Amino acid sequence: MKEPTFPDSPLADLCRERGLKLTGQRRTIAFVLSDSDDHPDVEELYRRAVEVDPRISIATVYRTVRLFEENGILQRRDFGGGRARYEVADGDHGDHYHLIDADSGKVIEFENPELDALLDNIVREMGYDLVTTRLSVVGRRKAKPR
Amino acid sequence: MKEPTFPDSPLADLCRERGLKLTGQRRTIAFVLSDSDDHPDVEELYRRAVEVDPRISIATVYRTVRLFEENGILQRRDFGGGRARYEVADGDHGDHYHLIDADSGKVIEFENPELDALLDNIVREMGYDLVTTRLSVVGRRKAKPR
DNA sequence: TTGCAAATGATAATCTTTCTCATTAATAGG
DNA sequence: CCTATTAATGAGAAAGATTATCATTTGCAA
Ligand SMILES: [Mn+2]
Ligand SMILES: [Mn+2]
Ligand SMILES: [Zn+2]
Ligand SMILES: [Zn+2]
Repeated sequence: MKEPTFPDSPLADLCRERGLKLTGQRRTIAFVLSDSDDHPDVEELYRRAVEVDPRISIATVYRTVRLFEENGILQRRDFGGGRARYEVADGDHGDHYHLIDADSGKVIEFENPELDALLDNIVREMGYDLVTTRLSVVGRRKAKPR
Repeated sequence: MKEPTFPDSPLADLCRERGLKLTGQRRTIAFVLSDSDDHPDVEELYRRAVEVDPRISIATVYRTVRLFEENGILQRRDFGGGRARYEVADGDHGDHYHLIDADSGKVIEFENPELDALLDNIVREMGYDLVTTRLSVVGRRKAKPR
């Protein structure tokens, strides 16, 4: 196989650590994901991956995001619109949440430890341990008061 | 048209109030929804509707939940699993949220004014007005300590 | 370097939801 | 009550996203 023109990404290393076979396609997709700081869907990932290495099919992108998600490497997000979107799982800093601009669709990330704690408490008081929080808020930019 | 064997439901009245044409099928679907206290998907609504009146097609159920949602009569929910689920919009009491049992899939509703207020504040401080909150938490029942 | 299990590419199948269009029914006005 | 108008419905086709199939290729352990 032809050698890639890019270095192994942090995600590629993670892939190896989990004992997943590191194919050329997976290395490419891992690179593209590490290089992204937004929330691409599969079509968009496919576009970015093909730029790096054309020997890739969309079926493999679907398979790979699923594999990475099952292994805790990726997080799947649902912002409505019918397609799943993906981002690298935050290993280090805590969960973050998403505010979606109602008019532009722009996704704005935020963290809030108070919210983390409150959700944890609510769920605990109901007799459960919190496994996953799925939260996104839609907002409309305020007219600046003058 | 044959007369229905059930009285007009609160949702049927709402339908009329909004100036929507009150067809037999809509009356049936409104009745079934008013009669439900869970979060059925379209297939399940269709099953329940057919029991009440077999002159109904699944296409009409899809059309009707969309219409009702656009008119603020129904709320669409996404608990994962690929199909939308629906419940009557709470006119009176505030928003509620959903805890999903990770093992059984059971949906448990809860309200929390502190959470309402916190989300509102977070969004406002980011310069937005809160439009919609999409929140569900997945939890696993705690082993009872002894 | 080889062998083999696992991954890939191409495309078919699946699943949910929406659309199309001929037929039917609700409602306003007489 | 009757009729006309217009919207709603039923059946099935179509669309859009994701998963499955299967022949071929490839990573990697021996
Ligand atoms: Mn969804
Ligand atoms: Mn409380
Ligand atoms: Zn994010
Ligand atoms: Zn609910």
